[in-house]
Amino acid sequence: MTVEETRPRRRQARGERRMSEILDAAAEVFADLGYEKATTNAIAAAAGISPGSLYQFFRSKEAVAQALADRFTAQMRGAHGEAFAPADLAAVDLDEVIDRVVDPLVAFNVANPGFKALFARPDMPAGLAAAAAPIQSALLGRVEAILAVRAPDLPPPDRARSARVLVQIFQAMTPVVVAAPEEEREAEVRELKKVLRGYLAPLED
Amino acid sequence: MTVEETRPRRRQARGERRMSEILDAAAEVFADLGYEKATTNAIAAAAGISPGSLYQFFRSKEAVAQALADRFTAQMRGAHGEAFAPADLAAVDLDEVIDRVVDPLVAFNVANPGFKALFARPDMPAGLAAAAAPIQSALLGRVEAILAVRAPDLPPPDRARSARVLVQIFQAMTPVVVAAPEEEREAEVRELKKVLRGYLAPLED
DNA sequence: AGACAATACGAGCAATCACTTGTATTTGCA
DNA sequence: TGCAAATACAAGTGATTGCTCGTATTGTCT
Repeated sequence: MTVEETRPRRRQARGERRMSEILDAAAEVFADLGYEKATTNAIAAAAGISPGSLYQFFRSKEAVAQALADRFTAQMRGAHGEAFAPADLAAVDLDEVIDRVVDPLVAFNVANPGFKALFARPDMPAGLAAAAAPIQSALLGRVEAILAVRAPDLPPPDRARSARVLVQIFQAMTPVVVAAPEEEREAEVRELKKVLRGYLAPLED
Repeated sequence: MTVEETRPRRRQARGERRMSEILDAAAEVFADLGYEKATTNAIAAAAGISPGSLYQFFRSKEAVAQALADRFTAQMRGAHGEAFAPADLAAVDLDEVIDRVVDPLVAFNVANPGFKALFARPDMPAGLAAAAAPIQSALLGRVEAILAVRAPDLPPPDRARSARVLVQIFQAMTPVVVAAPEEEREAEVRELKKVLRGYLAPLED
């Protein structure tokens, strides 16, 4: 196993643009077909380049997905910032809390349909799941923090479990919300919120 | 396209046994790897036969999955019968209703881990999804019927939507329940029921 | 201008996989 | 018992796909 020193390329203007185009194309193709069924040749074609060119920028199909995951992660941070913006969580109405958290996260998923397609499918390589882990655990931590304020009497183990359940509900219902036609979407979001509130309300004193 | 008349085989003692063995093996392999990654050769090997022999009984990989789906459907009917056994739904406690419906369905999914692996994954051919449709719509219909009794004031369109949400919650949380270690399972089921009750309670008057 | 690296191409390689084929063995039945 | 169908085998086929290779073009620096 030779340790190949991959020193960074020099001319990056065209290259960086290409990489971004490739990721755009990959997001589309992955969203349409899922990770496994998306062929690297299809991604290259969607990006308007040859298969060989794709491999000038990414070492493998998995590397493309990995880079795309990183890009999603970065964008996701923005949505998280909005969703969990500082607020006096203890004082405000439960419905208000749910709105503030759910709305930005839903908006992100609607705006980035490729996101769930990449991360929510069971057919991606193990390494990719690791890329999603930071997002997942960040989300969990934030929800736990909210629970700690809103349901202070809940023992920490129960709190962790409840946070998991809440995140799970959200992630399970998101695909339906995203797939729903524009005019149905709000109603679906309302149902999602009803579920969350129904589970949360009894946890608060 | 020649209409090939596939007249039924004659000697079915050994054959039927083999088919059943193949389906057993397929259930295992599909559960482990998912539909796409499960190779027909692996299924044949797991059944202890040659690839050629597999194709003596099933025309294609999809046909194997189809037959397995049919077998699951038949078994599922039993679980449904238990879950939706006639009872004076109006009189009984909400928690009791949830227990009666959820417990047999959970038991079925725990006993047949291959079931969800086949039907809940997004990577199976379209034709297979059709095989799951009857189960799905039967389940939906039953839940709607319960809602009609327990929440008579709910307008039918809302009722349909609520049934969909309930089924979705169940299906989303089932994999976690199934994957949970034996000693954690009951706790996970309790959470599932909490979610369902939290959503259902406000629907009743 | 000359030179070198980055970018681009697309034919094609090697591996995988669903499925076939030719043949051998077993079984039910006359 | 003998025959035809059912069952069994495993090497092999064609199609697909991730990725490479040899080469040509474009851009940047001196």
